[in-house]
Amino acid sequence: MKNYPELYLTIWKAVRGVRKGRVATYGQIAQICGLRGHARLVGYALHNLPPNSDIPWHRIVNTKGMISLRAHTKGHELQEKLLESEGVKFLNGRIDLSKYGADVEPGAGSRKAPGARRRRRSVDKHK
DNA sequence: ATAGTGACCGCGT
DNA sequence: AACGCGGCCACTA
Repeated sequence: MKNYPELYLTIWKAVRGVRKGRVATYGQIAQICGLRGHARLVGYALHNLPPNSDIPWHRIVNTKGMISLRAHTKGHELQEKLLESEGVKFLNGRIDLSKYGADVEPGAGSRKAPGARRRRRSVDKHK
């Protein structure tokens, strides 16, 4: 058993905070870990999940409310199964985030939180 | 030390 | 509405 990077532990801990019957997005988890906007790292960490972890990794989906794992894979199938067993319903392969989204952030239910404007780092490449 | 990859996100066309 | 592209960070060869 190798030692896992601390960042992974941090992320996994955050994932553990997601209550049953709820789902969180990669972005949300990233934000909790202080990695605001860097959801990829969350995905990376989850990809390296230890096999016998108690981490509810299946409660993590992308911002569209869909399973990010490659379809036709065991993981994808398993995730959907686990979520349904927790009461999370899939509508056309999609989860209603405004309904099942974890309250990791105030106003997370609203897609556009007024004032909660995140840093716009988009440089005007226009010129 | 450099390069490549990844269970993503947001914006532009 | 759907598709494509770039960007950011950490980890592995």
